[in-house]
Amino acid sequence: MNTKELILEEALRQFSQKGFEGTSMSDIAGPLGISKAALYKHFESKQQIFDRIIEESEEKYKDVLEKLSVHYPDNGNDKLNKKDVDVYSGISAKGLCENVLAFVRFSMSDEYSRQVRRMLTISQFQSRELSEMYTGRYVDAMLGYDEKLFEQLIKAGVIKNGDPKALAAMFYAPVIMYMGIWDREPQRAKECEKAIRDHVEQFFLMTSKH
Amino acid sequence: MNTKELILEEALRQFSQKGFEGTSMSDIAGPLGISKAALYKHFESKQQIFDRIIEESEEKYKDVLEKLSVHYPDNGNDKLNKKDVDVYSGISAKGLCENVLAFVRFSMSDEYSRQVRRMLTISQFQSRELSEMYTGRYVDAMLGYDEKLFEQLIKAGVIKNGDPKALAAMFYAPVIMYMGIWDREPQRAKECEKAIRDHVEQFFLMTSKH
DNA sequence: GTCTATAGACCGATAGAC
DNA sequence: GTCTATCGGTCTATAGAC
Repeated sequence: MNTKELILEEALRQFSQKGFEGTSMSDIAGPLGISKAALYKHFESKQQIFDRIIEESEEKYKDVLEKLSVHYPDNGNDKLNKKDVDVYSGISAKGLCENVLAFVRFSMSDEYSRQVRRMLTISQFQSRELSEMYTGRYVDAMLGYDEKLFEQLIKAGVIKNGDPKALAAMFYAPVIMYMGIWDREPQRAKECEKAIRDHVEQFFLMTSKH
Repeated sequence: MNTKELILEEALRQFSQKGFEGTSMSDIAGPLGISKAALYKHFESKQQIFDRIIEESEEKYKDVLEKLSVHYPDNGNDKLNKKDVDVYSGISAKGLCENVLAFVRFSMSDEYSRQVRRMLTISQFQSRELSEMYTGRYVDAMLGYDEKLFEQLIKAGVIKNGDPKALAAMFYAPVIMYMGIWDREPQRAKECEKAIRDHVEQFFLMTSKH
């Protein structure tokens, strides 16, 4: 009864390794122990499987953002919501540091997150829609969130004055850069984790009032 | 006589748009006005065309680094060479800023650089070799260079004390992040260029002694 | 909802004429 | 070094039995 979900799961695994063009319907059906013809009882085409994976990942992504109280650009709300203010108005540098490391550890250990990230990475130039999804999800959403966060922290007098947007880029970009190395070369995981820790520490040394 | 080069040129264009698996020999031969059979008089296989593009890009990359006096990890030399010291010992924040913007403008306007970058981006998980090449070229080489640069600048008293490696990441990572947006969504070029300028400016505000 | 069989297109690569 | 023709294979997708 959950054959459809099993297909999506296997297809994501394949797409994330070999890309859309490099994956055949047999590649997906084989590991599931069914024939490729059976796939067409659940999906109309290979493209539809891919599209459904993208759709589903978008839903799951929004759910996660909702739980983390990260403002999502599409909902038209320009202000941090109540929970954000509560959580971050009294945050310490150390707390934010742990926050980031938790985000990184989840992103890198959760198999689903990794596969979606890999699939989007190798598919990012395939269509305008995918390009914008990649940027929106892995750059704009995080930058926008961090920017508002730093605005708050500056107002609250926790960190020195500065351009919140530039601060957000300086804080977040090294994190995704090291996550990129981590994705490509998992044997460098430890090194990347340490580099991220060092970076966050150095960042707060430079920006905190003390 | 330069048919071989024309093939490499067209193949790179195709591979950078649709990837290795998504590009057929006919896709390459068609725009050149020759039959796909003719391709096999110049290359043994599609894979060999791809490999040759990678090889050639590696040669051109090393040439560019040589000209820019950027130390390349493979040559076993751990120190900045003479020219680097001459160039950077007396560099100003403004000079370095212009240096970075020149690098960005070249990387983003040179069609060959763009195509190679796109091709490597969508092929980065295809083999361990390609993964390491991507990291080596777009992360480690630049970080290593910037790290040594900041070491010098700290010694010279131009910028405040700090961990040179973390500083390099904070300086360079936002640049590639915005270049990533720029590659995916060329209509945001202006915005990205400005963001990079703002970032570099903010960085020197934070690190310079004044 | 699974299978086998197959249509029909396209693939990478080769043969052989010129 | 180019062509046409083609081989042998794989691809997506469908037909039809069970």
